[in-house]
Parts: sequence; structure tokens; C-alpha cells
Amino acid sequence: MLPRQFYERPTLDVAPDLIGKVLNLIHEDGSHLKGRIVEVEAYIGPNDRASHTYGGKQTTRNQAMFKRGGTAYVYIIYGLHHCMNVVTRGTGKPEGVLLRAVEPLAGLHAMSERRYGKRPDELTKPERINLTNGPGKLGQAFGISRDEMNGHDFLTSSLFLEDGERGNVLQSRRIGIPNSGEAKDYLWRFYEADNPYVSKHPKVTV
DNA sequence: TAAAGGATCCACT
DNA sequence: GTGGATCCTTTAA
Repeated sequence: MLPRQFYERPTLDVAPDLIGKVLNLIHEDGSHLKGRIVEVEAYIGPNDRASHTYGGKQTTRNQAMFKRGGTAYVYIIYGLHHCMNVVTRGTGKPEGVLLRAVEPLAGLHAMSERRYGKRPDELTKPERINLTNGPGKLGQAFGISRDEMNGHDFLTSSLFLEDGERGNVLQSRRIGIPNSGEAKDYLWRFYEADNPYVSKHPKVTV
């Protein structure tokens, strides 16, 4: 399990360091899901127009972002998709990292059932990739729910990160924030080179 | 392969 | 009343 100090660092240091780390989630039914993180985005509230905490704004939705590093911030987007963030830095510093894609390592059966209602051996090739190659997709595959997990601590026995092999990390602009002014051009997305579970491959023109 | 539109809902203004 | 840190299906080339 990664220690508290891992999370309580500058967000742009934590984000690339999350690539290769393994997300672990153990459900009450005993199922143990593991996914190796291959794509993340940093959101740095006070100075980031794309962040839910831009300007330090505190609301009922984003209150978990103000907790200490290592807290989970889960929100619902477009009314139906659950997305999970890892909160960074210390209490009162509303910054975090969105988990955008993972490579499934364990619990394939549960993921496959949640995503497609099929067994893993019944998945088509694209379905296998689409299991967890996006923030909403991995949320569904892992059974992440805001009601159960928002504000949860990553230093517990049921939700935690563990060390893993870090590949070649690249960076790019973030995805899906065209209306965020200058912040849309920040290179705050980090992903593993040549990993098939990375969601998108935007052209980077610096 | 790319582009467009619908789904769906609650926090925020 | 509005719109989003997305996903999926349909349509068109």
C-alpha cells in the first residue's frame, strides 16, 4: 500500500508517478479487482479553470477534494458515469488526479459482467479493450459509486494503491475540456506509451 | 474512420 | 433552467 507521503506532494509530481501503480478495490462480496493505471489527468483547483475547485470554490459536490492527500473524490458526470480522483497535497488544498484508464489485472469476471453482462471469454476484442479504457468505463467496470466511495481513504484495506512497474510516461493536453480557456492547453495528462488501454492519442503541438 | 447526436440527472447559478 | 473531467450508437464518407 502506498504511504500517505506519496499523495501529499505537488500534484504534478504525483500524477506521472501514478502511472504503473495498481488500483485495488475489494467489494463487500469479497471480489478483489485490480487494475494497473495507464492514464491520468491532474486537476489543480485554484489556478485551473477546468477543475471543479477552480478558484478554491468549495461546494457540496467537491468537498472531498479539500480533504487530505490519499482521499478518493468520486463524482457523477453527464448524469450517469462515475469518475474517480485521487486527492493530492494536504488538507485544504483542493487538488487531485483523475484516473482515466487502467489495464485489468484481476477480477476480469466481475468487470466483464458489469460492463457487458458477459463472461470474459465471451468478449470481442474491442470489448476487451473497452472494459477500462476511459474514466467512466473503469468506473463501471470496478463498480465505483459515489455514495459508497466518495471521501473514502486510499489507505484502507478495501481501497488502496500498490506499487507496480512504471513504463515510459508521455504527456499531452487533457481530454474533454474545450471550454476551459487557457487551461485546456496545459499538458497535465500523463499516460503510458504503447499501452492499448490508453483512451485517446491526441496530437501534441507545443 | 470520423462526426454527430442522444442518454440522463443533479449540482450549481 | 443549464450543462458537464463521458460513453455509445448511428450516420456518412
